[in-house]
Amino acid sequence: MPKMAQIADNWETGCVMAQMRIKDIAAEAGVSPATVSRYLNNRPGQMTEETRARIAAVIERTGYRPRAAARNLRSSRTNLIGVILADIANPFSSAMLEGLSASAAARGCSLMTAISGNDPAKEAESLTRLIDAGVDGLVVNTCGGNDEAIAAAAGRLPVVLLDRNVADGGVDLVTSNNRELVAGLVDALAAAGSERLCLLTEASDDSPVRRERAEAFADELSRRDLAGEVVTLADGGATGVGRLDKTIRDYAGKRLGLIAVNGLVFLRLTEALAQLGPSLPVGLKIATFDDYPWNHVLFGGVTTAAQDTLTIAERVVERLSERIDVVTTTVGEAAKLAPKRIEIPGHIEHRASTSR
Amino acid sequence: MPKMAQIADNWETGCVMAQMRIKDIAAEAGVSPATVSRYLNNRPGQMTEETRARIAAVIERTGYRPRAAARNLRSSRTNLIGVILADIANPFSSAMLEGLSASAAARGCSLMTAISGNDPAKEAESLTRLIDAGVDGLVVNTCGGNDEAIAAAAGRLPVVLLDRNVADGGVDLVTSNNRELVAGLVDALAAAGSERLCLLTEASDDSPVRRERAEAFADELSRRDLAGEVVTLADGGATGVGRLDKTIRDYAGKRLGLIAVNGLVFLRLTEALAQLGPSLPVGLKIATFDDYPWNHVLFGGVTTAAQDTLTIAERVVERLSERIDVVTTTVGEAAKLAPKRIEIPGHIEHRASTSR
DNA sequence: TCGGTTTACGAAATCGGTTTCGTTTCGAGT
DNA sequence: ACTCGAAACGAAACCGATTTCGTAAACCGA
Repeated sequence: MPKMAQIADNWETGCVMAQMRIKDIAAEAGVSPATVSRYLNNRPGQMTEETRARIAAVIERTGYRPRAAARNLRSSRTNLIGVILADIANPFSSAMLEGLSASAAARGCSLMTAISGNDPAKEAESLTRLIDAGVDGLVVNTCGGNDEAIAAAAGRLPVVLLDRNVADGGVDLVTSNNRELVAGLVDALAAAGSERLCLLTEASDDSPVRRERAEAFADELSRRDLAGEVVTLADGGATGVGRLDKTIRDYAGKRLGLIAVNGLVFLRLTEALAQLGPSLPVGLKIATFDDYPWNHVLFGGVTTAAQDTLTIAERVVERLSERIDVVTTTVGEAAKLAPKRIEIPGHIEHRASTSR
Repeated sequence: MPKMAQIADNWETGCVMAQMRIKDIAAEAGVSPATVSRYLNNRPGQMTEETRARIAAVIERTGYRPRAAARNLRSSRTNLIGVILADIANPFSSAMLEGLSASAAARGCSLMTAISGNDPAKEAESLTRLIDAGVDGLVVNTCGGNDEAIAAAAGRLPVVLLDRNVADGGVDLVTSNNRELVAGLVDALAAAGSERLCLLTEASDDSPVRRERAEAFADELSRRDLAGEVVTLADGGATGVGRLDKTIRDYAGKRLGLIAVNGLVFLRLTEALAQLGPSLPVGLKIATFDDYPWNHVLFGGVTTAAQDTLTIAERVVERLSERIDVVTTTVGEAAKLAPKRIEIPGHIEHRASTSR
């Protein structure tokens, strides 16, 4: 029976319902708390169809919901997945969050999110805060600068990296197949008749992703014997835009092809080009990473390397679940899963900016 | 002293540290667990500076971290704030999430997020899932269709609505001052010489926000004695665009001014206008809600009603904290806070699209 | 019909903190 | 010196589930 302190005044006011405990349900159904617990978690130790029905009826009638805190304490599982995102303004991150949310919900997990805003200190703080909160596992889209802390965390609980790797690489990573995407964009530009290609990056971005794309770009150029280079835009200043402007003037009419290494760079590229006029200079072809909504619209449509965010999210959660299951199942330190790199193929959206 | 099962092999391997319990810390420091607890929560029942230091030293040395689950169980507080967002693809939502994350972290709280994707069923599911998880309070950016459920939730725990209200309105709401923003955009268009104004909306959007903006729009027109109307774009189909196209043709050269009721509509407007050419038809002026990054770029810059997302987020968390404090402080049903509507002023970004 | 094995279920310990309540100690006032 | 109130702290109950272990009943083959 409910405790006095909690039963409140259902009588006469009919307002506040008692907060039921598993004990109350058990008493009401004429079984022990253990049995109700077994019912709630449908445990292998089956029960009579009859008791099952009786418990179900009581729970249905009372609207009983087990308290998560108590459950967490005893089972030391929270069904919580921590997510640390570097930059939520990036549509890649928002799409990812939506995907993670869906995939987690499908497994009965909720998401605890933290946003570092590309600040390593905030990222470190988020790391400890989420771990202290007792998340079962962690998804990290790192902004860099915390490689040791992240590796240490990965030693204490399941961690899967999202898109961005850490230095020594002993942690699971799910990422797009950047090399193929770069190849796809180079293909598109070459097919559009570009003779010289530039990969536009920005100075502050020294992420593994940028490096990987830059390396792939160089490889693709030499493989096809194409001319080209990596152009770094100075951060936020006019320098980068001016330099870009010069590059464009130098090559305009000479079949220049431009690839923005990410959506942010593309935005700045667009700003720079806006000074030259609303449509692309003749002979200039462009392409970009990250499928922002406005890519459909700008320049009549910009050819884009789109990542399969939904699949990435799904695989992240899947991998994390595997690790969580291993942790909660195995007893000893044995049976550790080897770190794994999972690459998800993206695809190229061919649009007007690379038409002949 | 740590239990045998947990002490593990620190000896020789020096690898796995024992998971300390508050008891262990207490023993180590020569005090009782109660005192350590008091230290951890720096409770009014003070302690000697000497004991405080001793406990601090032990905690520092062992790297002890209290288990959240145990704490939550007894205190029935989780320091978790649930957030339900309708549409994370909307930059308003991502900005909000970032702001909420920061404001919550400043108060030592973490965020549990759920994304409904504008699906009422998912929203309802998220609602119960977050409540079941034991969040201290809830921030809801509702997609509609769950007004009763949300009101019911608000009766059981602190709830603050974000941007979108529910029908009967008995719940706290933080929103932008839409009427002023509408007035600002109308001002900008009028100053740019527009003689006839259209507010563009889409059929599927029947949110209170849209209604509020539409009403304000009508009021502003009549107040200034301007001609104008609300034009509804059919969802996704060509109809809306065609209709818009017709509207533009009808009025082009007659000083038409267009306001997109939100960023999504603006994107579709841009697509429609792209058919007419990359720059605005002569005499056509446009303005929009929602400060997307590409607003700087399209049409040389689009005049925008920008919301103060950071302040909104801060006030949401602040209000929620007030309610949470009240709940955990007051004993009876008394001292209930009256529902409050908080309006945060935004501002107009004047750009090229409304220059004379 | 009888040992042996499974199945259904209850009693009680347990998770690791917080909180209440009571006791001791300390300092101040007279 | 004695009383009194406040401050410092400890013992033990408590939060509400899960989990282990034990037992009685049911089942089953010989």
